[in-house]
Amino acid sequence: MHSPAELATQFRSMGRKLTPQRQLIFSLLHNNQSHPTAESLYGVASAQMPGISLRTVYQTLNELAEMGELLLIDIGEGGTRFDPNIDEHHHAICSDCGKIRDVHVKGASSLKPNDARDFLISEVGVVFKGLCAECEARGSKRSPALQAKMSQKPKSSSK
Amino acid sequence: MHSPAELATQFRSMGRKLTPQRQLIFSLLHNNQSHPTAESLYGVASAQMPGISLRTVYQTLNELAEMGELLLIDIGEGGTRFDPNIDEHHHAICSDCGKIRDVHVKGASSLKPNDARDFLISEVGVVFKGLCAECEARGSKRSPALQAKMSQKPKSSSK
DNA sequence: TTGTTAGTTAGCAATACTTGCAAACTAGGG
DNA sequence: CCCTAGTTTGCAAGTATTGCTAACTAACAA
Repeated sequence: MHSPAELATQFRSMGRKLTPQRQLIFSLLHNNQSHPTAESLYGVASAQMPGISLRTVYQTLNELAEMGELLLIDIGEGGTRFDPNIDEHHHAICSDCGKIRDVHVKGASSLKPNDARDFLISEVGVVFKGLCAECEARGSKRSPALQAKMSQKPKSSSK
Repeated sequence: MHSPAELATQFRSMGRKLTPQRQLIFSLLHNNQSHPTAESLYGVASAQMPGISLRTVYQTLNELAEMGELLLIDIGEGGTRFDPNIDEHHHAICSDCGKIRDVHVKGASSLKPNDARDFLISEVGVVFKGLCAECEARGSKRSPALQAKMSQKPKSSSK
């Protein structure tokens, strides 16, 4: 994603206005590696600007996505995640804590389906699922019984 | 996914019952390459068994998924898709018609993140986005103006 | 065949996430 | 300082999915 200043210029040049709400969201996303959901961003935003509405957060995120300044990630659990990193990259998702990490994968862009030669590829995405270092370490300390109990009903945030 | 007969045995051996609803769903999924949503499966199921409830379809799909007989795919548009193909494979998604095709990718399983060496990989997924043969062909016949109009508001099935 | 009962189904309520809408508000230009 | 097009809010509505429970039934034994 571009810097808040650049986004400001870009917004204005499109006939859009630079509101305090948008400025706040730009700054919260800048260099943000947390792949936030709309809701979580709203949480942080509210702390700095009480009264800002969730609707506005969604709106601005969608605008940025339309402008190609954000990528949408759907991991099938909880809501859509927004990724301000628009360079080519892929994701590693921890199945325990749910954290998403941006990763780079050598050779990813040259992957091709063996079958489906007639498919015109415009984009290749690679997703690793597994355990992040923290959860791996923590997991090894857990009793097998506890591990079993915890994996019974993942009962994640929702969806 | 295993054959309806095998699933029947498997269900019974787990203390589960073999109801007509389940049998129907097993048969609808068998050799099904359409990556249906719960809703679409419900549509077909209803035709053959009026009165079957959407709730039951969800329930059975979830049971099969828990048993590892189905994979869940989330493409970020519309609801969760269910994939009865549980062999190692990947997906090509047409951004025009939304169809998902199972594909095989040479070398996919040996992909590694360059960074995040400390991530313990349990699964690698590759997703190609682009145009399927049909849409590509159809697209080339479309006027640029129409193409632009059509891509304005993809307004997919929902979400 | 019939009885028993644990597992299932149907259907509706409830939840989570996201968008539509309209009234009130305001950034940006004159 | 004024205008107006674009914004923000708050709430209602929509979609996808699950919780709950009364009625139902497959499976098994007598």
